[in-house]
Amino acid sequence: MSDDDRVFKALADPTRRFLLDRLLVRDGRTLTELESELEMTRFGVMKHLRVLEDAGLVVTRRSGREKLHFLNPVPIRLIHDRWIDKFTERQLSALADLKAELEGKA
Amino acid sequence: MSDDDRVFKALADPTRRFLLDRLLVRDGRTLTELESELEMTRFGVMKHLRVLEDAGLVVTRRSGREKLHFLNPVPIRLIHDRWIDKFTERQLSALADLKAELEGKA
DNA sequence: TTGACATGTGACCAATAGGTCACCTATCTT
DNA sequence: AAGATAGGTGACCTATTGGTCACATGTCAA
Repeated sequence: MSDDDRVFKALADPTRRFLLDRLLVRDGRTLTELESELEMTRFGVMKHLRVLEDAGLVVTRRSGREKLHFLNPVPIRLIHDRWIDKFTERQLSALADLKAELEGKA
Repeated sequence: MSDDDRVFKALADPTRRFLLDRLLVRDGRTLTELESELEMTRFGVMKHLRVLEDAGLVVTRRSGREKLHFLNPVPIRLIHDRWIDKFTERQLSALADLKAELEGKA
């Protein structure tokens, strides 16, 4: 599986997007803290965090018996730059075309 | 399932991203034409196009016995604006912090 | 009008993903 | 040392997903 694919797949699950959202507010959180905000056992959250880590969206650091989770925005930035931009640009040019068309008719 | 979720899930499959890519180059294509570029039966491609259509990423128009597929960049733009931006901005501010830190040490 | 063409539907199957659990190790605290 | 705390592993189950196929409908062209 490609890196891109891992990132897209990681983003496809709402629980994982929720986790990223929480880490965006404040990162360096532990598994236990993240678990407390979800209606799911610790094991489910662990699996999701693992997927995020494999995709490079989350990086971790051990501190004693705790594992701290940090956000890494780089992969999402790459996806954005080399994939999503193409589509949003297209929309802008479509708007420009529409504008030109309307002005031509006026 | 929320609209956002449909879009994220639709983007999670490489075949579907490939289809969007082809439509980005030139849209208004038929199922048969799109099928010819993939190592998959017509039925598989149909299912993928259906997912893209349900997510609003592709819109279609019938023309005789053909069904033409067009790209709709709006949903991806919305995702971008209200979700991805937050992460890429964070990266930029992290870079700014790093820059400030380096300059402070110099 | 008949045959070829383009698409559609529902059943079906295998693989993957989401989630839980029993059990385990490492670390902290007193 | 011992209980409590934080995290980890592998087996397991179920639902979802990706893909195919038999069959069917609508449309075009000779």
